[in-house]
Amino acid sequence: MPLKVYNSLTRQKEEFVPINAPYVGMYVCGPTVSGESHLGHARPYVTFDVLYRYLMHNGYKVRYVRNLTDAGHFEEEGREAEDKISKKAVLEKLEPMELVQKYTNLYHWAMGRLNNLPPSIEPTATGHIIEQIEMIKKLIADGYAYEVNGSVYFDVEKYNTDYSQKGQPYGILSGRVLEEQIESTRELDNQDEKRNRSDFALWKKAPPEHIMRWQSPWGEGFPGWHIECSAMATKYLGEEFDIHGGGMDLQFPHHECEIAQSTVCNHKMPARYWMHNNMITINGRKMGKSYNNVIKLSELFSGGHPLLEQPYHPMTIRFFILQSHYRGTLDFSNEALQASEKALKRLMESFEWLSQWPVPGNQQAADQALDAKVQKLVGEFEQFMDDDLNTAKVLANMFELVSVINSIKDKHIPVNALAAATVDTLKKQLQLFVEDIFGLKQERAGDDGKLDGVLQLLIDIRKDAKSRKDFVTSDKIRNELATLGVQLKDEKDGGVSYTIA
RNA sequence: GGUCCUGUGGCCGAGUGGCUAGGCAGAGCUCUGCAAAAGCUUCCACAGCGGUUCGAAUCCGCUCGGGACCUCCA
Repeated sequence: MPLKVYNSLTRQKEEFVPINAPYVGMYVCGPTVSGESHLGHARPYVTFDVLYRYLMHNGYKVRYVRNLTDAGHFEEEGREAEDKISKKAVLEKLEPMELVQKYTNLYHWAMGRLNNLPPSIEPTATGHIIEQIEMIKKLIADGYAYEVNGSVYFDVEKYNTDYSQKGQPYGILSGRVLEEQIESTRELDNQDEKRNRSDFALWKKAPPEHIMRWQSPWGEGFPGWHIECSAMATKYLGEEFDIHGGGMDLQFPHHECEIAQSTVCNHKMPARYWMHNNMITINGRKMGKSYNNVIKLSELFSGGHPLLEQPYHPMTIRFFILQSHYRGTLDFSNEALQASEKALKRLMESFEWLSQWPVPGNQQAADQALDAKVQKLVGEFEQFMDDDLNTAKVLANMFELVSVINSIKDKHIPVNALAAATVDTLKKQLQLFVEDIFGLKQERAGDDGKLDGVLQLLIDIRKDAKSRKDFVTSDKIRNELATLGVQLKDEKDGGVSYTIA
């Protein structure tokens, strides 16, 4: 069964066929590093990380490009003479690039903790000023951009008129009609330079106090909102590539503008498949600066935010995200996160036990019905992923397998119930999906072997105490360890295992 | 105002025209020195009102509610 993904452009699920298999080009809009990443940022990067991993699993050679916007977007175009980054730099008394570096480091740290693989290329806007200028020159030469007082704007109306005839009007991605847009575009100050209100900036003249500035054919200035993605995607993925991803809120205007710019320059729709993840909400409301309900990732990991009842491990966040489908909204709450935390723990413990359980010799399935059920559940992993990355359904199957695995462990199900081949498949596929594709990993503190030795000693002492019916001692060991976050678990066969919180 | 999405059990969340995902929580049981862990069983659903259909939570219409985008934003 081939992989199908939902294409925002066509509003339907489509079979994924790369332009130039086995190579796949994927561009995902990265963060603006003028501030710290928050929970909302986790969603696209986890979603597209899983897609990246799944594509590679399917044998594709993927070039995954995810940019860093370090040149700064405007708080409000033209209203303030500074962009976000330079303004904040003054406040924090940091050089702009120092600020950018700081937040880039924090972002990389958070991505690492979430176990997102680094992209193949992570280009920065400031590193591609020349490419952006070249692209703008081309747009002017082709008549789709015009210069006014050292700034350059894209002529949306001309584009729309010309390209509507080619079946690609402005707004094709988000389903907007330009004429209606013009009606409803909000009145912004200082727009008189534009020919039309729907035009957008490609290059802005830098006012004297603006720190980040570059020399251009139109004087000193800095690039506009959308051109960096077009320039960098073209440079690293070519004029036409396979997947362009990002959050739904970027669909308009950002991706729409990208399409317009790139199409004029390259005479091609830049990407074949446009994929958008939905938002994470808090109490039903989108997390965003304007709502003042932003929880930074560092706060989430440490528990340091008034909305948080406790810290949440990065793997819990990752699991939480994978428990829902990426195109639906996902509502945050402590209750939901705590549920995910427990569920993940159960999954990982069961998975870990299975990994260490040796595949039985050449046995046949004593319980054919169960054997068939296990094979079906495992077989559906790929099937569900192929249906627009339904990670939620894959996890549901995994939990059905968890109870089978735990039942074998507890000897509620005989060891010979499953055929050797089935056990082997189960182990391999779980390993593949849990770790390699979903990127979930068991993290244990102080895993240097010494701690394990110490704990084994305590477990042995407790076992001795129990055999002497010295429950005071045995309970003391159990309870004191519990206070330290080490949970002892008596197994059915008399063995003892432990988990570290 | 325009465009679009959405409303599932205590909570989070899948989902298909007929065969009641899954997780967490609750209840009971098994195991246990007691617990925990684990297993088994179990309660609780498809916003409301119409319509299409042999049959709809799933399709259509209306009503009510929630949200997103139109402005930097994942």
